[in-house]
Amino acid sequence: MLKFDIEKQTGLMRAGVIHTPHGDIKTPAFVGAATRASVKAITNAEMRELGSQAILANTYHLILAPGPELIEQAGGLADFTAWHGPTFTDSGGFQMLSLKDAKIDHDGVTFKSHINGDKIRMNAEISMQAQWQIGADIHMAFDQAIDSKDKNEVEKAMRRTHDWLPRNIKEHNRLAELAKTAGKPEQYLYAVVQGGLFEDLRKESAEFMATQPVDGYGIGSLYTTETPETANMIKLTNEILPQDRPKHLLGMGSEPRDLFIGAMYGCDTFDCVAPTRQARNGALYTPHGRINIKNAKYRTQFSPIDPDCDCYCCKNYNAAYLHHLYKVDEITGKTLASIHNERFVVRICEQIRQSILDGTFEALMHDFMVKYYHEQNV
RNA sequence: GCUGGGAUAGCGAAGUGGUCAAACGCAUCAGACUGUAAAUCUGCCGGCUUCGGCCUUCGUAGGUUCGACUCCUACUCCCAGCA
Repeated sequence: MLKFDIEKQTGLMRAGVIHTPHGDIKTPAFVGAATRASVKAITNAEMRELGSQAILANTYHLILAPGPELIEQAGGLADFTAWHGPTFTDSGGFQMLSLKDAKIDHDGVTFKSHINGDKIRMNAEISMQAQWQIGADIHMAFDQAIDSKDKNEVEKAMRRTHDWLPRNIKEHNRLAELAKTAGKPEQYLYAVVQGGLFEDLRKESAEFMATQPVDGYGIGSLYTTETPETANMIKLTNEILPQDRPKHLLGMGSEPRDLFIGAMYGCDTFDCVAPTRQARNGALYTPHGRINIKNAKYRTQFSPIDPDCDCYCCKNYNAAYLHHLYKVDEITGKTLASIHNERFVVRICEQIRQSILDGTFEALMHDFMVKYYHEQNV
């Protein structure tokens, strides 16, 4: 069983520590998205320096290249990437939603490789085997991600996810036995809750998942907290799931508020591609909202993006330089901006964690929301 | 000096009598970007606008025509070849 200590809990919200074979994760924490075993534009040394505690890679992408066998040969994801810290893998379930050429059936899914058109078959067993070879500390069960208003579709995806979970667990346990015999480090399994934005389905999914012998939970198929329903779904889900196990809010963090709302309702870890993707495209986070560094007004701003930010970018470079790098499309610009945004979300989580321990979360959240979104009611 | 080719919006470049404020590309300006097919996508891109249109443009000046970026004349400048 994955060791998870809760240091302080207030309602659903808590600060804790997840103990993985590759190190501890102090929660709440933002996990860097390293889809193809790399956080885009940032080295792992830089990730460590900016305070990132863990990274998350994607099983689908690593099956395509370089293949799970190769990562196993390299000694597993942590050694392969020279990250050496805690790692997660996503199951590939999200690609059923994000890839157009995904054909889903009762057993699993067939993808058409976006690289060469090859057929890629995935199901619970295949995902588990690949994840064990890749060797991240924490695996996601193979689920069906969905983003739909059609209740029938959402329910279908949920039923499939429920049907697949015992297969995930069985295969995971089989592989765990093999690993144990071989003297390899333990790896852990999170089940993924589905149900979209339908309260009854969410409840049903959470209740089902709560009874399952897994190490933690991923909360799936929620994509933004801009709508109150989403926040409510997180709350409702975590009220049902066992308190003593860690919860990961899958893929949510395109807006900083997602982290506050997620933490408030009991999520311990987060991952999202938004900070790095948006950085690459010139959108940078500041305490006063998002800015576009490519805007003409930054041409002559000889002060940092955010003078109060402690990231490598803000401590060393001014906005005018960053603006220039974007205008001439120099890769260093993307690196600096990615470091900045990644540090921004990591730091938010650090602040959230501290505020939970200090009992000042509400003040922190209120202050952030007012400054970032210029909202009075939060 | 002669011969031939050319001059179109910030740049490059289509258009060769009406459907042209003018394709397309780049640049500019702005917007978006959920478990990353994403260093990507979208919009704008002569001026004004009550968003329906109105006005001024295709080297310069004239002309032909109901109508010209498109045809004619002269001029200016570029490029190539010949002297």
